Amino acid sequence: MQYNFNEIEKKWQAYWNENNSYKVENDFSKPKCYVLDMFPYPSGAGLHVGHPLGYIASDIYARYKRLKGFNVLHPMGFDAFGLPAEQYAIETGQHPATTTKVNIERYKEQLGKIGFCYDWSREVKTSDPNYYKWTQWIFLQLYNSWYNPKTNKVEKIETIFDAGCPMSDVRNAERDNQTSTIEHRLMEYRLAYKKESYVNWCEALGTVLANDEVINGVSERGGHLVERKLMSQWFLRITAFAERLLTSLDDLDFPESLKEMQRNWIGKSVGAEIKFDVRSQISDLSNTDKTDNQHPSSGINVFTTRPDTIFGVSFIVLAPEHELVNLITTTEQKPAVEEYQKITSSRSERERLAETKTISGSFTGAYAIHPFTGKEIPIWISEYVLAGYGTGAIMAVPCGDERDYAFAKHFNLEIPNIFKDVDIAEKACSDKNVVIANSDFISDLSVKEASKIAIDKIEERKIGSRKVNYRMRDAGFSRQRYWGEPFPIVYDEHGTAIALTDKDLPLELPFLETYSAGPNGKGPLANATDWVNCDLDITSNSNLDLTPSPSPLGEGDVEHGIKSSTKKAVNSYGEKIFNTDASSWIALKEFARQNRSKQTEAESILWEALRNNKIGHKVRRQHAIENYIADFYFADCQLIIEIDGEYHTDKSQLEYDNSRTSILNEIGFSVLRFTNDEVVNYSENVIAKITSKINELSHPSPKGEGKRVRSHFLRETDTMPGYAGSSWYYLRYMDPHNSETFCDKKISDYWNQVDVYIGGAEHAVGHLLYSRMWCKTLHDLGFISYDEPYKKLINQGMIGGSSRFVYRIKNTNQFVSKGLKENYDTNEIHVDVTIVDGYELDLEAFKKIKNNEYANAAFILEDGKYICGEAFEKMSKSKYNVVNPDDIIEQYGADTFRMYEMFLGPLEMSKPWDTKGIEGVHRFLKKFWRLFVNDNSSLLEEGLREVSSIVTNEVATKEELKSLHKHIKKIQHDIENFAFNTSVSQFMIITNELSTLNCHKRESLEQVLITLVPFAPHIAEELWSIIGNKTSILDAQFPILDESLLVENTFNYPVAILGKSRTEMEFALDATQDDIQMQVLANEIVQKWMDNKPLKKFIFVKGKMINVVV
RNA sequence: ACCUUGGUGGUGAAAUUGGUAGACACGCAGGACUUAAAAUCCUGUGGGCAGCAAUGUCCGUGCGGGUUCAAGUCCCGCCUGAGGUACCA
Repeated sequence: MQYNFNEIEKKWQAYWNENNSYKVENDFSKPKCYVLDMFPYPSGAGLHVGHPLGYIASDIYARYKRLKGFNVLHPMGFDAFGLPAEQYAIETGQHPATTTKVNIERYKEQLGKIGFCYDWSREVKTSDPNYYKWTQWIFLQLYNSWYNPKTNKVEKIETIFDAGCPMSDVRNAERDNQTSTIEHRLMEYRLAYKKESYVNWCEALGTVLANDEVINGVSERGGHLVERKLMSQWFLRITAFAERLLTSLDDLDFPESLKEMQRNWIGKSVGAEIKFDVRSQISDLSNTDKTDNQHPSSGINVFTTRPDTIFGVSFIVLAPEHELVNLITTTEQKPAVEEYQKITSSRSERERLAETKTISGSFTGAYAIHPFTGKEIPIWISEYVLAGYGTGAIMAVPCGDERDYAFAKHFNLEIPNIFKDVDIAEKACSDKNVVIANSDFISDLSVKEASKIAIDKIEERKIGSRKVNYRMRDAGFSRQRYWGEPFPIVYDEHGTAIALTDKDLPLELPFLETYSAGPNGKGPLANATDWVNCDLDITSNSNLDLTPSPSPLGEGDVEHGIKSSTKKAVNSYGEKIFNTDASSWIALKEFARQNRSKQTEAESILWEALRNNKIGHKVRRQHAIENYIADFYFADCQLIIEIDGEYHTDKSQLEYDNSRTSILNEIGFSVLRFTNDEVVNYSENVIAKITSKINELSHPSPKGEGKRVRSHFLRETDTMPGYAGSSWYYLRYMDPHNSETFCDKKISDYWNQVDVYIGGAEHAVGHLLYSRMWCKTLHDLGFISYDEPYKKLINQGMIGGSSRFVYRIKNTNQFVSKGLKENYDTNEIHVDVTIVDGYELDLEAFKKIKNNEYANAAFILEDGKYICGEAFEKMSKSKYNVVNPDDIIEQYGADTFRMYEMFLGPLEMSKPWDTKGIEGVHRFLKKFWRLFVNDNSSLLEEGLREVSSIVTNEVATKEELKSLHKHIKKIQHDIENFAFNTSVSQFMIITNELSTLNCHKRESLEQVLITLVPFAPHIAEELWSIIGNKTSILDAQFPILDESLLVENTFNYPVAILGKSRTEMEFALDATQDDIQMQVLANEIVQKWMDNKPLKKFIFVKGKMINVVV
C-alpha cells in the first residue's frame, strides 16, 4: 500500500473534527501551557506559503507539550476590524461585514488543510459584538483610570482627589462651578482621553493614524501622504507607562532586536533641564503665564543630556514654533524671524525630512545669560530643533555636537573648546571618553563626574533639575473610519464626554449601507444621524460617581490631608447628580461639619473601626447627600450607615427614617441602620454586617440601581483603531463565551501568561507595546494577576517570494530571453511564477494570461527555451510571485508541507520560498512509511491494513535502542529550543538508519512514530492505526529518554599535532591520561608529525580530543 | 549617522560550553532495476596538487590583525547583506 497522503489527511482531519480531538478544557488539575500565534487579518488575498510558517512552529510546540502531558491552550482567531478590512471592502464594493465573513471562511478552510490543532470552539473575532463588548469595557476601565506616579500604578480615577497634589488644580474648576471644567481637568489624567492636538492625518484614507502607522511621512498601508492636522482625538496615555514598559523589558524572553526596537521607540534620555535667563530688554516676558511651572520666572528652559558641556554653550536655539519666539524677538529682527517661521510652517513634514542636510535659521536679536559665566549668548531659531521633543529649545554646544557645530560654522558663531587635548578645528567631538577643560568648577573631570557635579550645582542654584525625557508619544486612539469598535462615549449638551455604563455594552456598530467620510473630517458614523442622536438614561452610579461629595477637598477633613483654600463646596456637580440646590447644600455641609466635631459614643466606636480604609473601603462620616446627612457613607459602593440615637425612637421618627431610606434607595443608595445599643455592645456583628453588605454591593455586576436621568446625547462618531481588539485577545481565548466578564479571574490565573507567542516582527512597537500597556492596566486594577502578557516571544522570519521576469523589447510585442536581453532595449515585466518551470517560461500558458493579451507575442529564445529573470521580493499579488499552500498540499500533502517549511532553515530567519528541496522531505516521508507498511501489498490485498503492516514484535537490540534514544534526545532538545530544521534532519537520519538496518521492530518504530506527531500528525495517526492501535496517537505519551542507554565506554579521539588533526585513536573513557599519552606518542602517524621534536605539552580533554604540542 | 542581526560548498543549511568544519537535504555525475518512464536503491560530490589506486598533502567559514595547545565560535579594526530608528539635544 502506497503512501496516499491526500486520502489520509482528509480522513484524519475529519476524524479529529468529529471527535473534538482539539477541544481544550479549563482543567485546573493539569499543568498548563499557552502557545499563541499572532492572529491574522483576514485579508482578501488568502494565505500564501509565508503565513503558515509561524503557525506550523507553534503547532509543533503545542502538540509536543500535549504529548508531554500538558493541558495546552493553542487557539486561533481573527483580527477582523481595522483599516485593511475596510479598504478591501471599499475596493471590492462590498460591505466589510460580508467580506470579513467570507475571508474568514476562506482562511479557516486553508488553515484546516494544514492540520493545525486549534480548538475552534474558542475562536475569537474582534468584530464580533460579544467580543468587542469587552474591548469597549476595557476602554472604559482606561477611561475611568489614571496613572498614579506615587504608587507607580494604575488606579481608579476617583483616587486622584485623595492622592495629593496632581489634581489640585481642580479647585479652580470648583470655583467656576463647572462640571465641564472638572471633566476637562480629569481628561488630563485619564488613561484614555480626548485632546485637541496635531495628528497624523491621511487625506487619502480619510483618517488619523498612530505614529507607528506612519513611515517616512506616508501611511504604512497604501503609502498615502500624511500631514499634520489639528483635531480633537482620543489618545491612550501610554507615556505614563514609559519607564515601566522599559524596565520590565529586561526580564522578558524576547528577541534582542525587538527589545531594542521597543527601547528606541520609548527613547529614554537622562539629563537635565536648565533655565537660561533672557536679557531683560523685554519687560513683559516675566508676565507671561506660558513659562514652565517648575521654573516659573522668565527664561528659556532647555533639555540636555550633557550638562557637563554647560561651559561650551555659545548660543541657544529655539524651535521656530516655540512660544517665546515672538516675545523675545527684537524689532529689527522681527521681519527676518517671521519670514523664517513662515517658510518652515508652510513646509510639510515630508519636505522637512527631505532636506535634513541644509542648514537654516534666523537670529532673534535677543540674548540669554549664561547661568555660570554671566556671558550674553545669542538666541537663534532653527528647524533642526523640534518643538515636540524636550522643551523645544536647546543650549548649543558646537564643540560637542555635530549639528550645533555645523550651525555655528554656517552662521559664524563662536565655538569654544571645552575638551582637553581635543582638536575641534574640523569637526565636533561627541566622544564621551574625554576630559573637560576650560570649565570652571568642572575642569579636569571626566564626562561622568562633570555631569553629576554640574547638575548638583544647577539644582543648588535652582536654575534647573535632573530630568528624564521620553521620545514616545501618547498613542492616537481615534479613527475616522467605519469598520471598528464604536466608543462607549456620548456627549451632553455642553459637549462634555460621558461614558456609558457596563450595562449599555456592547454598543453595537450600526449597519451602514455606505461608509464614506462624514462632514468636517468626521468618520462615516457621523452620517448615521439616527444613531448619533440618542436619548439615554444615565445612572448616577456611572462614571459620574467620581466625586459625589465635597468631602475629599473639604476643609478640616484630616483623613485626606489636604487643606483646601476654598470653603466653597462642589455643588454644580452635586446638583446634577443629587438635585440639591446650592444654598441648602452649603447649609448642610456646615451642619455636617459641626456634627463631626461632636460625635456620639456609638459614632466614634464605629468611626474608629472603619476609618483609614480599615475594611478595605473608604468611609466618610457626616456626609451630605440629597437633603440629608448620612452618619457614615461608603462612596465606592454607595452605602449609607445610619445610627439611630435616643432621639430616633418614637414612632414618627421611625416613619421618617423609613421614608428617608426609601428615597435614598430610589436614587441609588443602600442604607443600613443600627441602633446605638447595637454598635456599642455588638460592634463586631455590626462590622461584619457592613462588610458583607459592601461585598454584595461592590461585586461587579449588581451595582445598585441608580437614579436615572433621561436626556439627549450625541454619540462619539470615531471608532477605535485596529490595535484595540488585538491588545487583549489572548485573554479572551481563555474564557471565550463568558458574558459576565472579559475573562474569569480563576481561569486567567490558571492559563496565566502566554508561554510562547509567535508572530512577525512588524508588530514590534505597535501591537506589542499596546498589549503590554493594557495588561499592566488590567493587572493594576486587579482584574488579572500578571502584568506582562507574553513570557517568551519568537519572531518568525518572512518567507519572501521568488519573482520571475520576462523582457519585452520596448514598443513591440516581442519578448527576449534573459541571456540575450543585453542586446535590446527592454522593459522588465513580472510574470506569474506558476507558469514558469524553474526559469523556463511556459510559452503557451504565457499567451493565455491577462485575457490573451500576449496571444500574438513573439519570442527570441536561447537554446530553444525562454529563460526568465529572477528576484527575491516580498510575496505579493502584484508581483505574481504568490505561492498558495493549497497547491503545495494538493501535490505533496500537508505533512510534507509542514515539515518542508520547517526544514527550510531556522525559524527566525527570512528566506525566499523555493520548492526545490521539497522532494527530499516528501521522499523521507515515503521512506518512513515503508518502515511500517509493505509498499506492494495494496495490489494484492486492497484495504486489508493489518496485513499491510510489516511491523514485528521482535526485541530491539542494544544498538537500536541507543540510536532510538539518541533520536529522542535530539528531537526533545530541538523542539524545546525551536530548532525545527535540525529535528527534521534527525528524522531523516533515524529513518535512514532504520532502513539500512532493515529494522521493523515495534519497540523502536512506535516510539519514533510518537516523536513525529508534532511534525506530521496525519501520517502518524494513519501508521499508528495501521500497526493496530485503537486510540488516537495525539494522546500518546512522548517517549521518555533513558540517558543510561547513551553512555559510551569508548571514544574515538581525534588526535591533533600542533592543533591540526592528523589521526584518530580509540580509547576507553575511563582510561588514564598517562596511559593514553603513552599510546598516542607511540603512534606511527603521531611520531611522523612530531618529527623527533621534543614534547612540550600534552593536551587531553576527556571525551573530546587530544592535542600534542611539540 | 546610530542600533540590532547576519555573511560557511553549485543551492537551503549543520556545528549545545572554543575541541574532527560542511550533518541533513537539494542539485549534479555515474550506476542498478525497467522494453521505457515513474518510483526505488547504490556510489561519488568544498577547492588545488600528487597518484592507476588505496591514499597522501596543502588551502579553505566576508577581509586584515590578535588571544589560545586549539578560533566558524572570543577580542580589535574594516567590507558587506537584511531589518529598525533618524536633525531626539
